[in-house]
Amino acid sequence: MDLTKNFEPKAVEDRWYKHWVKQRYFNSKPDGRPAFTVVIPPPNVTGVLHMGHTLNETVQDILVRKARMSGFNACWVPGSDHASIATEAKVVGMLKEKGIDKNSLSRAAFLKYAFEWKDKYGSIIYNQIERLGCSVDWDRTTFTMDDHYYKAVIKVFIDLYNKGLIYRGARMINWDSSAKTALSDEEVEYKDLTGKLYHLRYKLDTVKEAYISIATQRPETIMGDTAICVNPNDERYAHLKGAYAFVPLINRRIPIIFDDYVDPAFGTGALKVTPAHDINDYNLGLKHNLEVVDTINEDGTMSTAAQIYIGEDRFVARKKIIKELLEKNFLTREEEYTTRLGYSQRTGVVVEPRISTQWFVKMKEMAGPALNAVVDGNIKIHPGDKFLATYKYWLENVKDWCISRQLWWGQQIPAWYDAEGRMVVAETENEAKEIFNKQFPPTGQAGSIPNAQLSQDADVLDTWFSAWLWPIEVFKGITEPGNKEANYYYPGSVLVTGQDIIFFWVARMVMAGMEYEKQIPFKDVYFTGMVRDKLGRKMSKSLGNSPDLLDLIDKYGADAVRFGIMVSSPAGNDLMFDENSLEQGRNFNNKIWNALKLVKMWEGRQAISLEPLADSSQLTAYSFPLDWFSNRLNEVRSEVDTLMKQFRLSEALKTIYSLIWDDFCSWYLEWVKPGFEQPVDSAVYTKTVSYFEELMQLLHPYMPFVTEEIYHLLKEQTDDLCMKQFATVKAVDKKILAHGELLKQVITTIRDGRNKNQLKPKEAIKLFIETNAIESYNSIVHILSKQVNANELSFTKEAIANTIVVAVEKDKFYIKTEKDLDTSTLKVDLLKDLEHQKGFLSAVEKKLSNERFVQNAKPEVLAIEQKKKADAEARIRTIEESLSTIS
RNA sequence: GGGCUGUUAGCUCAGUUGGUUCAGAGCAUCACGUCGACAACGUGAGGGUCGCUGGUUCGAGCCCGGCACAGCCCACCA
Repeated sequence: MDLTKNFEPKAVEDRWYKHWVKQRYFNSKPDGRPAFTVVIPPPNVTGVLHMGHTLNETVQDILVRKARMSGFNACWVPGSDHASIATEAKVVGMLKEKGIDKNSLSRAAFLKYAFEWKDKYGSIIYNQIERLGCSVDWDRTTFTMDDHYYKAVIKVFIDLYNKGLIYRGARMINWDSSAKTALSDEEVEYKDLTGKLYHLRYKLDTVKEAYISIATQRPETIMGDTAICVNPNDERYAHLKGAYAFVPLINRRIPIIFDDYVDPAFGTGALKVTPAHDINDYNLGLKHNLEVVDTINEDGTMSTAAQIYIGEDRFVARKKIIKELLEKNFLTREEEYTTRLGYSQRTGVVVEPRISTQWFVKMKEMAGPALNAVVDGNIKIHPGDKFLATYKYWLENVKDWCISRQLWWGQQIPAWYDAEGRMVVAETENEAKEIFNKQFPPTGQAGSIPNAQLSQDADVLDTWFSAWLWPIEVFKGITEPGNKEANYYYPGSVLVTGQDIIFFWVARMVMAGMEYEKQIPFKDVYFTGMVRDKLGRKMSKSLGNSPDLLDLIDKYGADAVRFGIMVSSPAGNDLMFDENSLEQGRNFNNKIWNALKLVKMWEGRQAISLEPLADSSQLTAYSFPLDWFSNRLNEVRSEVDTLMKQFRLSEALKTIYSLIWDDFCSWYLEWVKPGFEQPVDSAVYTKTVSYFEELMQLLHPYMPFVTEEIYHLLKEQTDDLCMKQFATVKAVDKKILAHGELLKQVITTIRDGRNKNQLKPKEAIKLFIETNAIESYNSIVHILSKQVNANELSFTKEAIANTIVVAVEKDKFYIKTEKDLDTSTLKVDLLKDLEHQKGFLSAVEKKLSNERFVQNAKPEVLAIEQKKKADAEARIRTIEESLSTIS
């Protein structure tokens, strides 16, 4: 078989993914095995996967594949979120490009366009998930607006309404003037920026030419002022009790009111009160029974109530008003001021506080169980301490959740109104009528058809009001409560998601889970960090620093992408994404590929001998590396299991990487490698192939394609790697492992000695070993001489003159060569080492002569120190002897 | 304003209940090397007072206090 020079991922990826899907390996049905359930955090249906998703999906796939290979019935549910605001904004934009105004369309016509859009672009993310190699059960793909899902959302709304946990009311909410919808508190992102504070003077009605000055950042809202408020203890303003002021430009007469809320030290100590456009003013207004004048329209332009600049955008109006205020001598001062502004998470526009009638969920009652689930440790958060406090704080201080959105794309709120505004909540119009008739019986006029006209609430529900049911309804746990699948798969095993949606989603899923399933939705939550670019900046479209996933996969291969993103992402830490690490992944692929090529070369050259090996010296030569690697493999497998259980996936990957590259390729293969065109012992060959298979299995969850490919190239297989069950980890023999480490150290030390003396690799040496433990070398002399290119190897009891001397622990190695030796560098090294050893020895001696140490330290620590002392003394003797042979 | 986290090699980060020569890994750097797995590579090497400062301890990268710097989250001060 001809193998290509390097691993070529493209064809391999496509072939294996198709095969896995065809074999239905990723499809899950309830059975006798324990379930391992993961629900994907559904990406926005019209979005593309960014690097954050890539990290997320990779982590999930690793966990799912590992579970699938460890006796679990793994079920990973894919899907997407309708993302009401984001998607509607995109569809509106698309229509605009076609010259269609959303307002000119009926609701039904708009939704038709939206679904077309969804059908067209919704598959992009699925394709990316597939290319990445994710082992999701495609038969279970769920969309948050699927029929059953839609019903579930409506059912939950009605249920919570009937329980009194949902209410409708007029409140100050966050308004997105671009999407023209309300937002929840969580959908507002605050940014610090420098603004200006304008000092304006308002004419008073007390004395002629008397003014009161206020400070504001938003002069365009003065037309909505309905009072000026000062602190009752502020003597400067005490004389204004009962006085009135006039709003500049429009001359409305407003009262001066007194309230502790005002900080006399801030600004001028006087506050303009605009109940329609500021949450604090709104509260003041409620308290003091002030009029509310709403001067801004839902699209952010000035309303007729503003009287001036009607129809102009509020920020344009601001500039013009400032100019006019200045001209008319109302603006007395401007100062720089740092402030925080709220922006809409979805559309990026500045959020307006606005009073409007919306639907809310009462959160306090549901927060309790959700809080306990985590505090009691039923749900474990990884990394724990970092997010536990955040989660707790939010739930303890949770505010009601505004769930209505003035959009069409989403689940339409099942509330029905008659012409007089009387309302009922029901699933269908017919049901609504029935309930309505019971609740509001017809007045009794004969023949009147009662309440024929009911119209449904035009608004839809917040996307997260559907997303919070995700772990339940993907198994139809809401629409068909207690069904077999829900019982089997719920609760999920682990939720993998970004820390940025801990409130939006995680906390609310726990609430929904406790409310509807009476148990937690998942046992572990693994928070991935944020993916940043090399310079530490957040990846974003506007910066153009977010690479395209499919481009990366084309360039490096899916396995390399998975490797690159995992190798640098410890749990919960942000990761600096750098294409270098993808290159490292690609190189790793090639390294494994080349190891395969080496092993394949041996396939046809196996020794025919029926005996394990005819030559007994060779038997010992090969039995050591076989034995050693088998133990090393088991050691690492157990380490990896531990690390993965702790969700330390990045470290587990590094451990496997080092096992394959260093222990397997650099040491083991070199140790068992036959000479040029020499046959390989068939026992060695068989073992090597089997180790290779085990390595591929261990790596498979991280790099599924290359491992599956190599697994099949190694030999004819009757199964596929992705379904191969892990054997139990065997106990390891620590002595053999230590012996292996010693051998590595001896080889490295001798090679270093050769290098330092400019010996070329080709130049053979004669090696003399001075040791008290000859027996420990018996099984490794063959390897040793091969690895350091020694054509003679013998033991000695005394120093050999004119040689390079190096030492490992108490053993000394004399390197004899034909070449003239320049011992000066060697001497310098030895002297340096001697000094270090002496310093070390005195430190140990000091420790040992400290009575309190000897008294208090644990016996094993004491023993270690004594051994350190003995070793150091022996080492010093060795160095001194060596020095004497040199000079 | 409140809270949380971090600071270890040039860069990105490990360091598992305080105790082996414990100061590590990968990348980057330097020297040498193309006999049949691999130059996208091999063999070696050099890099750090563990942010600063006190304390606890026989013993601190690890525990405690203070400080400096960086980042994140929360909060209605015009």
